[in-house]
Amino acid sequence: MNCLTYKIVIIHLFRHIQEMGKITNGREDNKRSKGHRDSPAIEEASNGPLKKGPWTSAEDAVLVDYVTKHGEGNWNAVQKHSGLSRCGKSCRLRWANHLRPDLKKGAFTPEEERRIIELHANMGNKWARMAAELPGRTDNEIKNYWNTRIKRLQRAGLPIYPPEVCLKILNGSQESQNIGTLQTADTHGPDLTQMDHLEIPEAEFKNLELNQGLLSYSPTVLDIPASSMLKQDYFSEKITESFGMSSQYDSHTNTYGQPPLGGLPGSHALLNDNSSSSEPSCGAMKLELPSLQYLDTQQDSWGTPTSPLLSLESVDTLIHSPPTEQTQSDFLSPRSSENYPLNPYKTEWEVHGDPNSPLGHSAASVFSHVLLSVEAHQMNQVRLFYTASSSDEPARNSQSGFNPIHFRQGSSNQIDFMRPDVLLGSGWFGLGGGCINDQSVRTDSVGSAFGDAVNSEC
DNA sequence: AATATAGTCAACCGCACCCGC
DNA sequence: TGCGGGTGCGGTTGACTATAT
Repeated sequence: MNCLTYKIVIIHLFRHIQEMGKITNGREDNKRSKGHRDSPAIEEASNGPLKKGPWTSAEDAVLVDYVTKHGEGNWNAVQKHSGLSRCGKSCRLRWANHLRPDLKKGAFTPEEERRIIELHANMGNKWARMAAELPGRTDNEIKNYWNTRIKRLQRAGLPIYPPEVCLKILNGSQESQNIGTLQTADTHGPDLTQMDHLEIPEAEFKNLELNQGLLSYSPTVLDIPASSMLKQDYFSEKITESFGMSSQYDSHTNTYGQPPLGGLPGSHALLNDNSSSSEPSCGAMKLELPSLQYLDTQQDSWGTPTSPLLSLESVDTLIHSPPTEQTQSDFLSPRSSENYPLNPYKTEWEVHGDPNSPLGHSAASVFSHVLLSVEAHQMNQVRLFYTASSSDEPARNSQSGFNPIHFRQGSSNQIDFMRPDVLLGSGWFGLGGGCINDQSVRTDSVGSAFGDAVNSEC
């Protein structure tokens, strides 16, 4: 037995003692004494019955002993050689999630919570990858934490990510996108396969100004009791508080000291603290409702019979409605989305309706606050800008089926801002987000409206 | 006090990938 | 090249506790 083995055994014994210490009133033990622990499910295997359900301490000990002797891996052999009536998968899971000596127990620290938000914004539901970034934490732990958090935020009508994170992502994405555009502009337009390799550098997040909302966002919001969050007044406070807007945002100008967003009522709504709740279409609260918010709560919560937001159904319609011309797969490999959740031209959520990709799940919520009503002439400007920014765009779009501007059914004067591809692909977020010094791009009203706010972050 | 609802956690399931044969 | 086993990952479920009504 080497030192590591001793360490593992000691740690396990320590945990075992801790576990036993909970016997009197511990929740752990209550759980263990109830339910299927006493009558675990049995599954027939080739060489005997396999047990399912919660693990007992004795089983843990057997598994720990086996792993200390033989090391990790070859999990199916555990059952054969140790006599443990558990399938390999179960053993692996138990080891990875509970018995590993390097596991960190207890609640997530604020720093870890912050990191999880960053990581999720960066890579989506890649729990294992996220766990790799958080030593001592398991993917299951992170997943559970995140799902709980999502539920809470959804119920509260809060966006999943703090605006800073959104902007950073979008900046990074658009910057790379524009680089790609520049590189290929005089040939055949942006190489979409190249875009698949676009990575959002992690350093992006390391440079985040933590005090600008992110740090305060997570713990503060997370600490809000669900019931309290349903109260709108408390809600409004928390939003400004959580996003750190009270100090950063002047509701009478705008976030960054720029003039108000003329001609685009409701834009930047998330940051708009001036959301007198009597404003049905521009109020920050309404615009912040995530797409996944239950529809029936919208009216109840906000007291307005109609919402400018896309309903779940309408989002689904957009997601599932067939491409007008060619399918997405015509121009993107299926693998691309896996490594590149933020591809503005592909967006996994568009295809699969994945509610959990950074710009999928959150797309609805993240972008909900920029759902704008745009007058017809403004729309023209958007389109003009778009075509002007890359002469190849229309041709490419017609080929790919990617429509830079999506209109809502029956609402011809509204851009579908719930769609990240619209925002990104059309250049809305890219106008200044990537710190591209293309001033010509920013001559339109949209550019000045959005670009200024975003650009000032650079 | 009883009931409903939300939150937490552990474990299972199905799928996809990798790798050796 | 195809196949099968092993493994990892993400989604989901179920049991239980905590809190609100």
